[in-house]
Formats: sequence, C-alpha cells, structure tokens
Amino acid sequence: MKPSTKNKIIIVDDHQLFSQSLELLINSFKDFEVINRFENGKVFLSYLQEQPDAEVDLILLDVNMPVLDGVSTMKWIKENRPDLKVIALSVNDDEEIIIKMITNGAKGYLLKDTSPEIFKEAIISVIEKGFYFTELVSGMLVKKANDDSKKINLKEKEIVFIKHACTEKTYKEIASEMCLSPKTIDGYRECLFDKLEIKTRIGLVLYAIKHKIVLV
Amino acid sequence: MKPSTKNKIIIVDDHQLFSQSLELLINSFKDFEVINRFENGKVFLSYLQEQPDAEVDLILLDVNMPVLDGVSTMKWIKENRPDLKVIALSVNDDEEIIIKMITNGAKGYLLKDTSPEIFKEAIISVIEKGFYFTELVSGMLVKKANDDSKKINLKEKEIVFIKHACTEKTYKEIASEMCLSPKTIDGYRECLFDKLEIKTRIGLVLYAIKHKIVLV
DNA sequence: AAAAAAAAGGGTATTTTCACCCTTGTAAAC
DNA sequence: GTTTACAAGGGTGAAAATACCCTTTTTTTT
Repeated sequence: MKPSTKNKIIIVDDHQLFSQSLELLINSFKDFEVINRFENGKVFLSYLQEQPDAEVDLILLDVNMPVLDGVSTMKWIKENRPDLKVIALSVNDDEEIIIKMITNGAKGYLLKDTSPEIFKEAIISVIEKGFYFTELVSGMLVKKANDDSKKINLKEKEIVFIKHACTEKTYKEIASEMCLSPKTIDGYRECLFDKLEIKTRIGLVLYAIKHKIVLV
Repeated sequence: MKPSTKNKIIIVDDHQLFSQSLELLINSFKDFEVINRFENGKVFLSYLQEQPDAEVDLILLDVNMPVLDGVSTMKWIKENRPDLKVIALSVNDDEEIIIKMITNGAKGYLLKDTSPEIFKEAIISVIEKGFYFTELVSGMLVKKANDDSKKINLKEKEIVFIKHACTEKTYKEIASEMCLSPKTIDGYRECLFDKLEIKTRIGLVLYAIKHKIVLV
C-alpha cells in the first residue's frame, strides 16, 4: 500500500467521547485523516518534542483542558513551532480566551456547535489559505482594537489592595497588612474610584470579580 | 429487511460536531443505533408531543443548550414522560446542575470526557438496570444530603434586598426603591449578617456572587 | 385562645467610608 | 537644572454602614 496522500490531522481534546467521535467524522471526509489524538496539551507537546519531523497538516486544539490548557499549549507552539497550523475548538465564546488563542497564533477558532459542513470548510480553508475566521471572531478582533485604546492599567500594589478590599477587612486593617499608612490606602482607593469610574467599595468588588482580579 | 432489534437512542445536543460525531460512534456499537438527533430541548419536546408512541430506549441529553436547556427539558420529561430513560451529558461537573438533573429523573450523568468504554457501559447499565452513577455523582448526592441539613433559606424580599446590596446604591436608596423604611432595610441587613455569618456589606456581596444570587 | 415567630419600624451611638484639599521626598523627563 | 510625575502621608468633615437597644402589628403554631 502506497503512503496516504490525505491531509494529516491531530486532535488534542480531553473529552474522549468528542475526540473519538470527531475522528470518525473526519475520517469520513475523503481528503482527511486523523493520525493521532491526545488528551491534553502536555502529552501533545511531549509528542511534538519527540517527533519533531512528524508530518502534520492541521491541529485541532481544544481550549478547555486539564493539565495544560489550550492557551498555554498555543503559547508553546507560537514559541517553538510557529509553522504548525492550529484551529482552536471551544464550547464557549469567551472573548478573552478567543483573543488569547488568536494572538498566540491560532489560525481559526470554531465553536463546537459548528455544523460539520462549516467545520469541513474551515479545515480546508486553514490548510489551503492559512486561516479561517467566522464573523463572531472577526467582530471580537475589531472590538479588542477599540478596547485597547481605553485600557486601564493597574499597578501591582493597587492589585494587592483590591484583593484585600474584596474581603471583610476594614481599610485600617488592610493598611496594617500592607504596612502602609491608612492615608496611603485612602489614596489608592480614591485613585481607583476615579480610574474605574466607581463610587463605592462595592463597585470595586464588582469590578474585581468581573475582571477576574479576585476569584469567587 | 426485518425491523431492527437494536436499542434505539436519541441524542439531544446543540453541539453539532459532537452530536453528529457521537452518532457515528454509537452506530459503531453492535446493539445500538441513533434514530434521531435534536439540537435543543424545544425541538425535542415538540417531537415527543407529536410522536408520543415512538419507540425510544434511551435519550442522551446535553445539559448546556440554548433555547431550552437540559434542566428545563428534564423537568418536562419528569412531568409528562417519566417512563423515558435519560442520561445527562455535560462538560462540567457543576454540583448544582448535577443534583437538579438527577432530582428531575435523569438515570445517569456523564461528563463528556468519559471514555467510549465507560460510555458504552453506562448506556447498557441504564437500559438494563435502569441507572448508572459514577463515584463523582454518588459523592455529590451524599454531600447534598449533608448540606440540606444546614441549609439557609432566604426569603423573597431578602433576595431582592441582596440584589440591590450588590450595587453602588446606599441602603437609603435601596429602601426607597423597595418602598420600605430605611430601618426595615437595616433589619434585613442585620438578620442576613447573622444568618450568613458575615460582618460587612462586602461579605454579603461575596456571598451573593458565590451562590449565584447575582451574576457577574 | 395563648404563645411564638416574623415583619415592619424606631432611637442612638460608634465605626467606617468617602470627598476634598494639602505637604514632602524622590525619581524620571525635558 | 528645572519641571513633571508619583508614591506616601496628613487633616477635616460629611455621609454611610454597623451595632444594639427597643415597640407594634400581623401571622403562624400549638
């Protein structure tokens, strides 16, 4: 039997049901075949390091994985194997994650509720033209460009303060924990209220949670 | 050709890639076949109402769906078709959701990262024995039984108050919005601080967010 | 029908939060 | 070598939040 001329695809996804099922789907396409599946970023990167010359036309990379998630995996690929073509797969359209995957070099971002037809189209597009972006993703890239212009950047001490503010401690207690005068804390607070356009400590807590400065 | 004697399975899942791929996987099992797929609870329930006599051995029901989610769909099934056997499928192990699905009659709860072997085992178990629960799920049922004993139940007005407290409004403003005296609000606050074992409004906000009384 | 619990409101005092204005020392920019 | 920026800190006063005391009315339980 002569070597296959089909496009070689690798799936990296911890959802075994999905991963294995998706392989069946892809293998049912005429010009594509799945040559390998991995259950998280770590084992996939190990494979890449051991077999740097393996022929791979496309990687389907899940975003939400244990051990080494999609973003971290993508970062490694950007650093070490920018030649690889990756389509990110995810169930959610979390803006932050999408942006991270793309700025780290993903050539496409598909939601898992994509139809098999669009899916096939995306695979072909990435292999032939080098990219595939839906309107959803393009829209986010435009939105990001806007957001960037009015970005708020918090200093390290401010972030520490915010974390303390998201507890039941008083400002006085926070000051003593941070080894600063209560008046300095008062200054941090006023500055943040101004920058973040809020008026109360409650607003600060809500901001911190929304922007994942503190986790709940 | 004589009618199939295979077990008839229905998939309800909005993730088309997954849904279609899973069908391929199930059809590759000897004794099972997928007779229908639906992309959300609404279209599935419509089908059930139009074809009440359709033969179905098992339903694979995704939890996270648009239009009509898994929990709502499960509630309808409990009310109207408790004879149907359902395995809930989900990507996350959110305790609250798992409990809801099971108390509404799901016969099993599988994470989507289950291996195809376990998956097959679960399908067989539900069809033959009527249920299949992993240790994860059993553990949660035990934990729930414990939690129930020390459950805090919030009254409707308290919940309204908490939602207001999670904004930058003052108590005085909240009182006027709720058409109550500030003193009454003061009473709500004190009572909640006591019940929830907190000392400040910040604590109340954190509690509300953690328990999904308010969303961020 | 009496007792208990809950829901609404009041008084007073303390602590905390917030706003606004100001000083000093130090490091970076021009 | 000024100017600028900034981090740290101070004073004062008003508003908000919190604690702990209380009464009245209604509803629920027994």
